[in-house]
Amino acid sequence: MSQQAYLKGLLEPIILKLLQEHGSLYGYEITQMVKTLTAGDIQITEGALYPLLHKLESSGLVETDLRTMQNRQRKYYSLTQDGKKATAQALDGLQRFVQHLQLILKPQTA
Amino acid sequence: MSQQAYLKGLLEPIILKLLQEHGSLYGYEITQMVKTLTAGDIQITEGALYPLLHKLESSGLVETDLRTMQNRQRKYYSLTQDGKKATAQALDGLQRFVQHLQLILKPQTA
DNA sequence: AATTATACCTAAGAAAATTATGCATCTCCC
DNA sequence: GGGAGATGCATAATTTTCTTAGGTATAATT
Repeated sequence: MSQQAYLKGLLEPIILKLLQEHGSLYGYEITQMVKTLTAGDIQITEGALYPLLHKLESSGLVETDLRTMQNRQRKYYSLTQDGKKATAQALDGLQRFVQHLQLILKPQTA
Repeated sequence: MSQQAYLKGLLEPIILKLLQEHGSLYGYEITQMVKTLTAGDIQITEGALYPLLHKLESSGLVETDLRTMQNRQRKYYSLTQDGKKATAQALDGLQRFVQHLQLILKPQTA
């Protein structure tokens, strides 16, 4: 079982968290950021990332603005007001989930 | 986003861990154990559990024996030798993954 | 006697990823 | 000047994995 398998379902809160933390990011930047943070262990594929970003945009949680830097077009994503609320909730839920997970993964007495 | 969504991909290592910890368990017992451990927050549905147990059995990671207790038939699952090795590896990987996840979820300087 | 809990199972569908592409620009190196 | 690799976006077919919704049967509770 690869590390990747565990990522299922967690991509969305991870992206929201990164946007919360950094203000605005573009897609490719997100993939590189996660890769760097996890020493290459976790890799967000573009085939998963872009459709998810589009979904978040169409549901109003993020908004985009296009910027051109040295002839490179980048689409920057940032949280909307709705997105900020949703992110806070999602991260609360995820933290609870991780605590439960740790509980299961620790040696048990029960 | 429900807590359940985060479970994707994690069911298998969780089951392996519980079997490692408890020796042998039957299906229904696993669902109740997780429910209790997480105060009802995480719920393993039978539609996900049984097919997964069957997959683990057919791939040789677990083996079963049927026992009848007060007219109740239970199918107990336990790790094979292969299963024990696979479990150790899976849990190593999962621990690494969770650490990476925590890294992403904590406030960042970079 | 009916409901809930225990205990197993499968099938259709949905969700969310992987894998495999495609396009375009820029930088580095030979 | 030409190729390789990085940057940057995107979509489509397929696969994996789960949810939802059923089905069967026995035991305990009300």
